[in-house]
Amino acid sequence: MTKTEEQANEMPATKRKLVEAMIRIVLERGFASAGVEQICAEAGVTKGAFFHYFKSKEDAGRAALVAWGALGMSIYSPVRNDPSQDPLEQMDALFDVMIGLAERGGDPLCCMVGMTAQETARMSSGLREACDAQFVAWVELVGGILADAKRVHPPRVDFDPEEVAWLLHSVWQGSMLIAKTRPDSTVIVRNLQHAQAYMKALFSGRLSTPSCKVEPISPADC
Amino acid sequence: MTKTEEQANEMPATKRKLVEAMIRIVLERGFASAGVEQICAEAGVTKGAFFHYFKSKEDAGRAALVAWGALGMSIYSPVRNDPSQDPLEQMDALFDVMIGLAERGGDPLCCMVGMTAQETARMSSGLREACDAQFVAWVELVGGILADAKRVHPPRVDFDPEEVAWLLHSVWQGSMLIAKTRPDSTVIVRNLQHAQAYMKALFSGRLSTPSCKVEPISPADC
Amino acid sequence: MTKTEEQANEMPATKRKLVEAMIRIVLERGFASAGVEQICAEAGVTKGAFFHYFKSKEDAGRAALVAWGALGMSIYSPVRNDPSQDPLEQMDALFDVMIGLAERGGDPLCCMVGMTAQETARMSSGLREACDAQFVAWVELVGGILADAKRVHPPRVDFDPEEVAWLLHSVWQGSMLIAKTRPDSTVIVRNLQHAQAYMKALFSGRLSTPSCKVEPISPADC
Amino acid sequence: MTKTEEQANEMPATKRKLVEAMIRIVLERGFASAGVEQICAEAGVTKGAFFHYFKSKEDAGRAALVAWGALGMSIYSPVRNDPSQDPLEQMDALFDVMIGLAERGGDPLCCMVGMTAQETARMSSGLREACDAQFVAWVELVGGILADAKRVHPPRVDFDPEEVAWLLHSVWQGSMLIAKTRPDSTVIVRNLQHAQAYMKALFSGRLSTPSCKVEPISPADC
DNA sequence: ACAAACGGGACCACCCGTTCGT
DNA sequence: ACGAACGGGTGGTCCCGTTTGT
Repeated sequence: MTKTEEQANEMPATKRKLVEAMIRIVLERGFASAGVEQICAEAGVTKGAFFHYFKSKEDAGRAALVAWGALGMSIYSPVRNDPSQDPLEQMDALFDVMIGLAERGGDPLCCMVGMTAQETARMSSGLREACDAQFVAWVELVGGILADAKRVHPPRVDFDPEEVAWLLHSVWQGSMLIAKTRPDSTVIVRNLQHAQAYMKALFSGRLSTPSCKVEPISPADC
Repeated sequence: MTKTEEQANEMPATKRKLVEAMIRIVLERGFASAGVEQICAEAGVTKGAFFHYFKSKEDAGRAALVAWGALGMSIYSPVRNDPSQDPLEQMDALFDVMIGLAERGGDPLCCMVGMTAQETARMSSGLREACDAQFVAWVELVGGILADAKRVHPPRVDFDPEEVAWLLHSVWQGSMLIAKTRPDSTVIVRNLQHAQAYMKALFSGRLSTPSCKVEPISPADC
Repeated sequence: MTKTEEQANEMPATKRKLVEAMIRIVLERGFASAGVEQICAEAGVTKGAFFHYFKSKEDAGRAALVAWGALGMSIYSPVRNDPSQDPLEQMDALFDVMIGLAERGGDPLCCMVGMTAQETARMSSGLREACDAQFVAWVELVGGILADAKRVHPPRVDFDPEEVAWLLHSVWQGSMLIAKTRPDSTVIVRNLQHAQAYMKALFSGRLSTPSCKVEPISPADC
Repeated sequence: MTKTEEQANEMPATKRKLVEAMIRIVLERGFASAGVEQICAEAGVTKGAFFHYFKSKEDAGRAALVAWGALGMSIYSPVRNDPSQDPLEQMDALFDVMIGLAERGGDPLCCMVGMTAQETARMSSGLREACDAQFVAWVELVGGILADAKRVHPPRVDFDPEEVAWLLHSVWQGSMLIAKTRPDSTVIVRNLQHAQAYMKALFSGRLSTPSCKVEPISPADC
């Protein structure tokens, strides 16, 4: 159990309710339009509690970003947990997870970090850095897998693992952004498949058709 | 000259000043935090004028999105204007334009449509649709080039032009999003180069190393 | 044709449309909540026209009160037009007219003068006096009939015709006021029947049961 | 002590100051023209306090109507408190109270409920119902006395007590309305005397001259 | 640890009236 | 005679944060 998760678990119930409520409201209305009072109502507490645990709305936003990131890590990081696995299969598992999230019904998938970054990056260095930290965490996870993969499967086209991880995260964030305006929100899945195809092509040197979902790497391929 | 551009040019000076001021403020602070009063101050007019031309802040936002889109089109669409050109070269030109924008100094590049979409898509159907329309316009432009390119250069890997255009736009938007939090904002350029490499690989079937900038497809190249 | 009616007829079309629109909006929303712009929209003109004909909203309100009064007179005064008639029958005819108005379907009956008086009497002497003038006009009409009636039918209980006319007008206004809040708006009719019974009792000295509608005075009756 | 009165007494000081200030301002300027800021200034508190206690101006208006009604009841209802009294004498006491209010100096007497009903009945169902509730309370009080009176003094002319109570309230409201525009505001008193005479005539069958104030019913009287 | 009262300042929207043009 | 542009002020609402009291 990491430090961050411990923090999350150690949170008093009221504080956790506030953080979770803030995440819901920010996902729905954006950071600026998420009123403190509304967050408290959603959490079922009063402002007294809010300003007891957080010195400002921005402070609460930072805590919510950390909690959101921890939630994300609890979803993404299991793909790395089986060290016997081929790192490329770990990447496939990661794409499966992301596609699975995207195919869930309901409102189009979206990310609190991406939203908060867009809204507040230029106004609040605190929130900007909190967002960046979450981006970096994702990129380090994925960059690590890719670095491992490079060692196991020497790629045909050389690439910087971290750079590609940033690319993948950009596709991920950009897809969620665009899905928010689209009547059919299948863009995310299709974009992820293209990204997956690209990643595989980095290793194999050849591009397989991306539209056939979850195409495993075949021996001849690399 | 399209209808939209004409409208923009026909705008009374005060209205245009308001739209331009709104774009600046929204880019800086986001939609919700962009106060009407502040917009008016930036434009050098009074609130009376604002509510003479727009029935609400949202209405002004829609107008600003259209103006922003027109501005974008005036930058992007020239790449299509030389019909003698190879569509793949038009794509190269497009990437050059985007990379050029990204390499400009100052604040990291960002897009009013992407910002407004993130903030308001779930709260205001009017703004969501206005954003979507701008996304669609970009995708139609690029999708058109890609469709032409498919006719001229039968691709090794079949793809749907519009689908790839959405991918490219997602990379574009996602890169700008992530650049907002990054100390070094070179992510955009690198991501665009990867995207360009992917697109070329769709035609050639092979992946060239993406880091060599604006490298045209040639067999000897890698 | 009286002076006032002539004025109304001589009004330019635009001015008349404005006055009529103002009456409708004031009846619906009250004087303060009736926006000049809304009145213009209802009339199908712009503010330029409004402030061409009226120097202020209050000025327009005065004109609307005069027009409303003229409209009322065109409804009430015909009951006096047949000089051969017994004044008490004229009174009956007047009650018939009022009950007829009250029994009309749709929104509960209401009077622009009463509304404007309530809202503005303490704030604007101009509007207060304009309202008072309309009240006085009604009272003079009815007071005149009652004075005639006294001459023809010496009453058992002496009374001041004008005083009783004020009473009747108060019942009329008060009934319309109360009807505005009531789910069933039959109060007006019942109150008018009581008022009518009272008036007849002034002449006969005895009270007939008021609930039998429009019961003419007949010797056997009391 | 009823529930409502208790509520009024339990009000925190700030809230009560706001309600009382609102009553004063609404009586002076009407509901729409009574600004929240002005009400706060009159109460000596800030808008923060206002919107802490009331979710909207309309909500405050409803509270003010209830408080006004409670005030009225504290004036009217004592006339019923002596159960040994003849109900007709209770009615006389009621008329005395009303006439006493009307004869008070200063601005012409007026009623917040009547004013608010006129202005807002068509626009706000919440306020309409709050006004209606106050009308109904008055009518139930007076209707109760009249019903008792019918039992004790079988009337010559049968009548529905509640119906007559509505008539009396209409006279009361209509008189206050008309008094607002009149230079001499003695209308109210004269109208009340007529109303009192009518009520007595319902019991006695004969009409006494109404102008002699507070004339008790006595057999020899007519 | 939390709740309620409260402060004061912003928010967007709309107001009435003026100006200038045609 | 009328319309569009615009001015500046005020409208009600809601904001974030502080204080005070359990």
